[in-house]
Amino acid sequence: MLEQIRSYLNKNMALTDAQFETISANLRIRTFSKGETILRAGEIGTYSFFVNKGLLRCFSIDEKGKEHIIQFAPENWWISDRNSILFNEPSDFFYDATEETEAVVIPKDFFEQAALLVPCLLNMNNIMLHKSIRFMQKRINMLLSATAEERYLDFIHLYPNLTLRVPQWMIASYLGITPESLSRVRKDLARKHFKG
Amino acid sequence: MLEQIRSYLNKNMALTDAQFETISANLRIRTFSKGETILRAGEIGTYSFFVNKGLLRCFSIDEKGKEHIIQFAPENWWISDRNSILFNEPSDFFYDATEETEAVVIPKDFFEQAALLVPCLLNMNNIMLHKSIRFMQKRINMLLSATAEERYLDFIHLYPNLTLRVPQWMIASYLGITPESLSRVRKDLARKHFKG
DNA sequence: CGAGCGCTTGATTGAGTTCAAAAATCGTGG
DNA sequence: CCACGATTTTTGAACTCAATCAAGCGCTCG
Repeated sequence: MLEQIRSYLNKNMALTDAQFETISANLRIRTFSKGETILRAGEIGTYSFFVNKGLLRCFSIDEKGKEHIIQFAPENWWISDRNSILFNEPSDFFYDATEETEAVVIPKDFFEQAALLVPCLLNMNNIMLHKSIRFMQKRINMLLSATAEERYLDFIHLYPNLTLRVPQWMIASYLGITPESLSRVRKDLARKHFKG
Repeated sequence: MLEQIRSYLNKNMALTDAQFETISANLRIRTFSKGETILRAGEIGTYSFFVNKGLLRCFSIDEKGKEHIIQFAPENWWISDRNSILFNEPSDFFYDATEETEAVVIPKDFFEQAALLVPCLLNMNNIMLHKSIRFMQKRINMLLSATAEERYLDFIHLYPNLTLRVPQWMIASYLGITPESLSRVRKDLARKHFKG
């Protein structure tokens, strides 16, 4: 069950069997059923998750009750409200399972503890934070500069397999447009002979 | 000249005179004249900056030559293309000095080196990364869910003193709208007796 | 003092929204 | 496995917010 996270870590650092054995003592697997809520805005997060199978999701809900999707986490992605966890603050976002999901539960202090044995895990953690920042910078840039169609094309490039797994209204929510608009964008692309 | 960064660090951790003395050996001050370019998209970054006085700025330029501002860094803010620095990749963004600016130059490996003497600087670095992530998550959420007016009100709340220091077209660029639209948003707010 | 830049204002256009309803798809229980 | 209800997607029409295009004003700085 932990093979996936192990091979993820191994892409960025070397980890012996013994080392992984030790640090993984603090890890456990949890499954979420489709639609299950993981964390509500206002609550304080205590765990991060690494998705083995399925799909988790982070979103906000505005005053009108409309959802705005901040992040999708399919297989081999991490997701967590790091701020809520680190600063012990109520989260601004909701987290739920969009599909039946199996995830590795990462305790609050996992990296600190594990780094006592395998110091370069700190560096690993650092790399993940940077990747997350790069990802969000790109997203901000897209939201500032690209049209709905460009953002959609970028989405299917970024998450090729999600395009079919996720309901269209969620993709629309991620892109910052209405489901109706996304439907029209897709129609236009089809007309232009685009194969999605 | 380094008092500012010292007091910034001291807000999050304890630092003795001797410790600061040692780690600051790697720091130097640099000034940028108004309009000076610091890093161009495509180049690889080598330094981060902590702004003592003035204003630095990170932005992209789209195919049509239009600027989109990702971040402002006024006094006591950090700015850097951490990804370019960490992964040795060409940057996606431009960095320049919007005002005459005095900044502390932070070398690539400053935190790693300094942490050898003051380990909790690693933690400090971690906190800064998290703050940056929180900041960007909020920005993404605003871009997904708020109107131009709401985003402008949020901006003047976030950067109260920038509102007057920065040309309006730059604020518009940060908000993701045109200068003309911002002008109209402000006119509307004035009509509604809003004191900006 | 004039050229250039930034801001405003007006008129027009356009991308995307809203509201409404039909069509397609999905899921669940019989 | 089918049928029925619910959800999702599509389509249409009217509308709205913000973009674009264009002109004019006011400052500042050379």
